[in-house]
Amino acid sequence: MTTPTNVDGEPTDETASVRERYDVEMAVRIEERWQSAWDEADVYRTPNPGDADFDPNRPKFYCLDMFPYPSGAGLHVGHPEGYTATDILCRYKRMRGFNVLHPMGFDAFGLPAEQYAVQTGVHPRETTQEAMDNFRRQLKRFGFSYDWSREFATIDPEYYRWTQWIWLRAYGSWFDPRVDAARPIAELEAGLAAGEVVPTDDDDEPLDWSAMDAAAQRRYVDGCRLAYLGEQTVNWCPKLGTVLANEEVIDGRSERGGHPVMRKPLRQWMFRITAYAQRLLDDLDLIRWPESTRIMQREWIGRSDGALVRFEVEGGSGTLDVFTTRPDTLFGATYMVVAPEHPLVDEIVAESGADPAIEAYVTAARNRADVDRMADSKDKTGVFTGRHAVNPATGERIPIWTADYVLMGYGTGAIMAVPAHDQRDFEFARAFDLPIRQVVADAVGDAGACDDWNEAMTGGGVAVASANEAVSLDGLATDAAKATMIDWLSATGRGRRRVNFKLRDWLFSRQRYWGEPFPIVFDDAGNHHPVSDAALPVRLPDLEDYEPIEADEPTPPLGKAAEWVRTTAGEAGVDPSVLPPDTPVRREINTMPGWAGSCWYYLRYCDPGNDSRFASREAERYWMLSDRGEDSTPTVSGETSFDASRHHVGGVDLYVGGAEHAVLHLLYARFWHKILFDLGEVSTPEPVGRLFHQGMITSFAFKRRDGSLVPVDEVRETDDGAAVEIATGEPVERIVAKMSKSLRNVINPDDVIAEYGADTFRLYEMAMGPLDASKPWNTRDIVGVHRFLQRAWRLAVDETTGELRLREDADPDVERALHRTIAKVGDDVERLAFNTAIAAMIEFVNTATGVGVTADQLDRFNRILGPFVPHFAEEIAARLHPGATGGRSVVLAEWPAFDPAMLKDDSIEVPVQVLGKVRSRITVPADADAAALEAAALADERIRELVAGKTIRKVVVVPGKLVNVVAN
RNA sequence: GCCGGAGUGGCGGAAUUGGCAGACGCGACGGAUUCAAAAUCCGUUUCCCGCAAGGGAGUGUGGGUUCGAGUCCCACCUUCGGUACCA
Repeated sequence: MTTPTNVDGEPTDETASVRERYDVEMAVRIEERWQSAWDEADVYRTPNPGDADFDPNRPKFYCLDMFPYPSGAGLHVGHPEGYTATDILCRYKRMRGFNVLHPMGFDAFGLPAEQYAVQTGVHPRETTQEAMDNFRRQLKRFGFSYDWSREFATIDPEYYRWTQWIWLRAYGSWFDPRVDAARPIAELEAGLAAGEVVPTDDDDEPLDWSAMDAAAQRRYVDGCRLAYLGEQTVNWCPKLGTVLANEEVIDGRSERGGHPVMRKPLRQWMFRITAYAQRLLDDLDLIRWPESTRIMQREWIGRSDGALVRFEVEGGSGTLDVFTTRPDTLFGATYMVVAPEHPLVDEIVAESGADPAIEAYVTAARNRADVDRMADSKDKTGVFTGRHAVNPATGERIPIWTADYVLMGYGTGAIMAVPAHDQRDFEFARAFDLPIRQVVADAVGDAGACDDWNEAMTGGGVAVASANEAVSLDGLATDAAKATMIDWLSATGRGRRRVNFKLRDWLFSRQRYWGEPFPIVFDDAGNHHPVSDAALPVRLPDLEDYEPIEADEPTPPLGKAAEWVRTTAGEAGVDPSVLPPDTPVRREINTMPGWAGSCWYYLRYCDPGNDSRFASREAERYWMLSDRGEDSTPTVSGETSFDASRHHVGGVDLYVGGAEHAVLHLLYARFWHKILFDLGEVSTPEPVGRLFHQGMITSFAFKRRDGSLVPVDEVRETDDGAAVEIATGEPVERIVAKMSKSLRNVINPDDVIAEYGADTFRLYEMAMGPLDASKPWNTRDIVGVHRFLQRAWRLAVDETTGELRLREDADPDVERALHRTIAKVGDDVERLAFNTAIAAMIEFVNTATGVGVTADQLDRFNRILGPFVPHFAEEIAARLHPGATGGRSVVLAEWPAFDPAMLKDDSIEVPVQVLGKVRSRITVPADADAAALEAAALADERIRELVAGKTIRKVVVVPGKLVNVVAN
């Protein structure tokens, strides 16, 4: 193919003459040589504060890659994209004198590994270990400058010990709204006992603490924990044998595997992430993250401002609360709807004489898989419950319906329906012939008949027909009408202002084997007790039968470890002050979800060997706390010794990974971090100060005329660039698609390295285009960057002798070009624009080719090349400084300086436009002022011809850039 | 539907702040070298008209602002992500 190879058989003069050529054999030899040399010299080990070789005078830079989930398939080309980018930046930062923390490890608990193990019948411990070994081998082959001494996997007991420890901190804390932060649960108990904290019920009504018995008090405190046991309707996936978080369910199917998911009430460990909703929202403004990701998190948290309105229900149960963002439309509420799961519905169904149609509808709605519920979301269904409520504004009797377009999980699970001003209510009212009453108009007196409307009027306007004896909204603009209505509701006890969030508490239990055990046990009364910190980790028992139990009832596989489950408080490590050691207990048999380990791994890297804390305070503080420059001072939530005027809110200086984690992982990690911050365990309110998403690497595929896709190996590309399907001879169109097995367009990194070497691979992925853009892999283009390395090699090395080819005296043009290149590459690396940095280096080599460079010039150029192609540059460095020890390594070198004066030319060529079109060019001194430029432009012969006989209206001069003559 | 990103030569892409559109690479074409080929080096390569000098058009489409728009504004089309009855 395009790879240069030596001729087989008898060596000829020709083959001998290119023995020192940079081809794949040479690349591989160089790469292996330097990788083992770096390994031996341990050059990438990063000292921590306190280490003998730690230099506290250097600034720090913590650069993190999203650690991989080691699948059996090995690394795909998307992994090294982000990893190469951070590697270049880290190498650059080291050369600029930073202490750089750049770690790597593995996220190894979780469903995919376990599913794979179940399929193959090999224990997940083994498959995971194998996959990690393979990933590590592949990663090392790229020559990334990770400090491998910091490597760990989330399945290491010494790691998940601290995952459990952090969970215990959440278990042992509550969220105090008075300080808007987490506090130890002991402070809640003390506050309750002293009467400083008043307990409240579900409706925020105060309770009498002293009147509660011990069990009730315990229940109350347990209900306040940040990690708590909650009865929830969960997503149960019988096929996977586990419950799933809402985020893991897509269109009613499991994200992994696409299996159907059912709704089922279950008692499970939850995280009170909702307590942090506002802070998670607010602090998004303080971090340098992609706007798209911050928007997605904002939408996920989903704050909406409105009111809680209380409706009297006729007969029986008293009241029905609804949440609405449009309290100004209360006069237009002509009916109510409750979710099929709403308690009021249960009550009605239980009554004798209830319409059997109600129960039929509710049963059907509840059992309906979410898939179906989505599918016909267009058609509204529902049934009248037979009950009525009273509209508190109009005093009218309005019917209460139940319908599945109202969701139990949001707000109160009940709504007031205002069909004139809400599209969903409008459609429902039309379907069931319910009254529609307009209460908002474009202008006063503008109200017309809404009978002939095709859709609801959902925007703002002026309130109309909205008055009773006590309050009138008529004539008020929507915002004012909302405020007036809320005031009236509050004053009369009919409602109040209310902020509601879409975000729900995080379901944290899984009925699977391959995850972290919870450090908690239950006594015979069913009360839970924590395992003491000193007894951690609670090790995952080594089950031989780890298969999930496919059943309609959740049955965690850990239940099979009977001896492990049934134990005593003392055996389990419960503190004797909590439970006497001989108390029989059973362990929690659910495990934590795959997200757990990735919620805090960036903290462990700060000090991965520490066995007395998740990381020493000193190490955590050094790597996570960043001084800010002259930036504006942000406000920071929570109670803290953190100094917002001095420090950035985020710890990790740069975190690079795919946008697919924009919400889940990145929101969970922020939440855990904030708990730890509130408890004084970490130094910053946010885990990550700057986030960057690398784009997806796609591939080419082909499309038939009918739109169907054709695998790449069933297509032949013709010389004129067209493509035909081999089987039919029909022309097909080349398109960009995700890499997939079915299209057979998946690129294996090992193959590419075997053909070109790791340096070429690295360089190609960085040259493809902007780091954050999705871009297609084009095998044909790789040769371009490989040829660049060959030219660069040839610039430095004589291919026949292997001797360096160096000039004695520097060529001034080459010297100037070198300064420009150093400046441009440094600038581009800082802003992660590696593609243009590479273009600049190619230009330099093209400029210098045929002219030659001095040893000093080669040395400087080689140093800017180093971060991109470290093996290549190390080889050149070694040849430039033969016999030199360590100190001349390109890894440890300083980034070369440039002289700003060398970036400017003495004279420049400036385009001259007439009416915005370039008509001529003039050569002027670089510092020519506007007057000189104008004079030179107007003196230009071609310009004089063109403006002859015309009036010069204006001359626009941009010094150094252009001249535009406006003449007509 | 809603939110966000992107549409530039045959292809990947460049143009950092409103100032020379197409850097750099691939491919293609031509030349040098070679017995020949590979490799390498040099050159051409947005499109149209023209022998040339030169002229015209041109950054998804249509409008606008400006001396000047790939870049800013309005409307729309295509495409890729995200999201989906959230009251």
